[in-house]
Formats: sequence, structure tokens, C-alpha cells
Amino acid sequence: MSEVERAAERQRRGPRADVQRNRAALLAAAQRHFLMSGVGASLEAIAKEAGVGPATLYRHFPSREALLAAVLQTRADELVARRTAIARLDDAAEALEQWLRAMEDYFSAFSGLPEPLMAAAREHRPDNPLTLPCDLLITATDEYVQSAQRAGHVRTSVRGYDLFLAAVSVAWLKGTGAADAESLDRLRSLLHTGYRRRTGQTQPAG
Amino acid sequence: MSEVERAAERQRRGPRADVQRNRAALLAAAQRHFLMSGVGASLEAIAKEAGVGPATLYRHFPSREALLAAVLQTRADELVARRTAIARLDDAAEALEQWLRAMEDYFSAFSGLPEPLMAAAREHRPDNPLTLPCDLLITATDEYVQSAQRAGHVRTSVRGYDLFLAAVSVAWLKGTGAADAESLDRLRSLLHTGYRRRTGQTQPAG
DNA sequence: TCCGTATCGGAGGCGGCCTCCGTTTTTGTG
DNA sequence: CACAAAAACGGAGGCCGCCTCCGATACGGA
Repeated sequence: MSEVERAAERQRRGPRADVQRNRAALLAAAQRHFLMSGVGASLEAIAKEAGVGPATLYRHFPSREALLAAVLQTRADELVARRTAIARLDDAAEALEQWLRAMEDYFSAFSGLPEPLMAAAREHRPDNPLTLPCDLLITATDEYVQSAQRAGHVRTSVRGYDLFLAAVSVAWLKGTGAADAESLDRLRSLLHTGYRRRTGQTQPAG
Repeated sequence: MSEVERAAERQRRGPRADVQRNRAALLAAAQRHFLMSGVGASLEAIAKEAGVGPATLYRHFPSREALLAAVLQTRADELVARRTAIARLDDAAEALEQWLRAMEDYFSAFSGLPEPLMAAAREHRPDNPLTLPCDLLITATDEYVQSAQRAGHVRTSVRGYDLFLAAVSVAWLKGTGAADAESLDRLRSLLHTGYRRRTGQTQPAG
């Protein structure tokens, strides 16, 4: 069998059986631990729960960010579902608002998630596995913002990146647990009032 | 010399000379390291730079939060100075705005500072040394908010705690380094527009 | 100068991160 | 089915930071 044929064979069959098993076990264990203890969960504990040694975890996921990105990938389906629901909306302002909430929920998946996300957004280096999902979200936000701006619902000074940052910040705040649901709602309302383009009429004061 | 007299003597002279020396050295080293590496700086490195053993650091400051609170205490003077400057202002809205900026700068003193602050605000237990400064800031914010509300400049649905949380969030965002100065300004502007009570006239759109 | 006492600081246990390298599992072949 | 090459595994171990004993030390009063 030639080199080429062997490569094709491997592609068809996929990775070795134990590799698939271990990867799945690691992802499941990681999700559980991230949910329980936040993104700072002990990697050794995750490996132990998955029934593998530490080295196997690091071979599959060279860094905490890589593992985090892989776990988040499994959660992206939910975000896609919400995007299709949003796509059915007529109102661009409503679409933007729902998208911001969807992102906020996504960022709140695990406590402490905003930190590594912002690190990825700052470094902006492709070797950080979180950079790609981060960029996708920023781009999507910008599209919603521009669409709402064309419809005259959002002030033109606002950038998509600004609202992305705002959503991450609110998610961070939620993750700290120091804000009750009402405070969070008021904060979102503050932001909403801020980015919305003002219409002529006066809203009820207070 | 009686027990009582000896106690009075100690109060007059203050703590032992080495205690004072070590405490000062620890605070100086801690400030340097917190500035360089954020609030997660290695406590052992701080102790080493201060020329003391780890045990001495822990005797003086039983927890990272205690050390942090002590270092912040030395920074509180700056905040007090800004409060007196603010007190000279006539406009309650301007006073609130400047106060929010003063808090944001205070929270930005060290990278990662918002985290333990919010932990203190959440737990709200007096054994956390950060609870007291946190509560003072919240109370002060509420006073500024109520004053601005009485003057009709701020929506009555807004709580001081909400704006405290907003200031911490912006400081957190600044600390991540993912937001440039312009984005931060736009975000502050969003929040400002949000909490400000609307007047009748329409502002320039965009 | 000496003593009692408060304070000091190094040694060491623990847990998490990460890597080397001998061992095992898988896969494809004869 | 047995075998061999290749791929993957996992435990041991080095490193570092956190935190705590406890013998050694420095301070302050007499």
C-alpha cells in the first residue's frame, strides 16, 4: 500500500479507536468540571475523571485554552440555533437585542470564561484556539449592528466591537455572582438605552 | 509596672520595631508586585523581595485579600482627594460622573483587582478585609446617585449599586487590555446615556 | 547585661502544571 | 492467528506556589 493510499485509509476510518474514546471522555469530563468549578478547574482532576493520564490530556489539548475551545465547540450548536431563530425576525433592532442576549448566555456558560476570551481578543494570535470563535462572534455582532443602523435603530457612533465588549462585561459581572437578576436587568437596560438611536418623543422618566 | 500600664506603654510606642519595618517592607514589595503582575502575584516572591520569610508575610496578612486591602488603603488617599474636589462642584450630575471615573481608576489600580472586590461584595462577610472598602464605595455611590436624582439628572429607576457594578465592569474590561481607549470611551458614553434622565429635546443622532 | 517574650524564617507537606520515556494498545499484514 | 511497526498511553518526577510548624532569633524592659 502506498503512502497516499494509507493516508486516504486513515482519513476514511478516522483516528484510532482509543484516541476517539479518550477525546470524548476528556471532553465530557472537562465540561462537567468547567460547569462545577469554572474554567480554572484542575486539569489533572479532569484527566483522572476521564480515566486517562495527564500526558494524554496534554497530547489531545496542548493548553487549557485548546480544551476550552473544544468544549465550547460542542456548545456552539445552541448559538447557531438562536441565530436561525433571529434570522426570522423582521425588526433589526430586535434581532440585535436578541443576539446580544445569546452572546451573553454563551459567555456565561462557565464561570471565568470571559477572562480567556478577552485574552484571545487582545493577543489576536491564530495559535490561540479561542481567537477563531471570538472573531466569529465579533464579526456577527458587527453585522447585526450595521443592519440595525441602516434601519435607523442604533446610533452610528456605535461599533459592533463595543457591544461585543459590553456583552462580555455583563457576562463577567453575572459570573462573579455579585449582581442579582434585577441589577443585571437594569444594567442591560442602561446599555440598551445607550446604543439605541433616540427618537423624537420623550420616554417616561425614571 | 502593672498590666494596664504596660499595655498603655505599648500603645504609645506602637508595635515592635521589626514588626513596623517588616510591615512597611511587605507593603512596598506587594505594591510593586501587584503593579507588575496583577493581584495574582506570587506571595512568596513578595516576601522574598521584602527580605522576610513566607511565614512573616502570613502573620502580618493572613490572606491575599488582607494584603490587598492594606495596599489599597495606602491608595485611598487619592480617592479622598478626588472626593473633596468633587465636593466643590455645584452640578450633581457632574459630581456623579467624576465620582464614577474616580472609582474606575481606583479599581484599575492593579490588573485583576475587580475579581476579589466582587467576591467581597458577593460574600459580604466582615472577615473579608475587602468588604469594608467595598461597602464604603457603594454607599458613596448611592449618595451621589440620589443627589443627582433629586436634581432631576438621573433616572429614578437607577440604583447606586448598579452604577458601582458598571464601574467595576468597565475597570475589569480595561484590565483585560482587549479594549482600546476609544472603545472604553464609547462604552462609558453608552452607560452615561443610559442612566441620565432624558430631557425633552432631541440630541444629535449618532 | 540579661531575660522573657514576641517575632522570625527555613523546612516541608500539599496540590496543580507540564514533560520525559518505558510500556501498552491498535492496526495492518503474512 | 501471530507478528511487527507505529501510534498512543500514563506514571514518575521536576517545578512552583500556597500555607504551616517549630526551633532560632531579635527586641524591649529591668
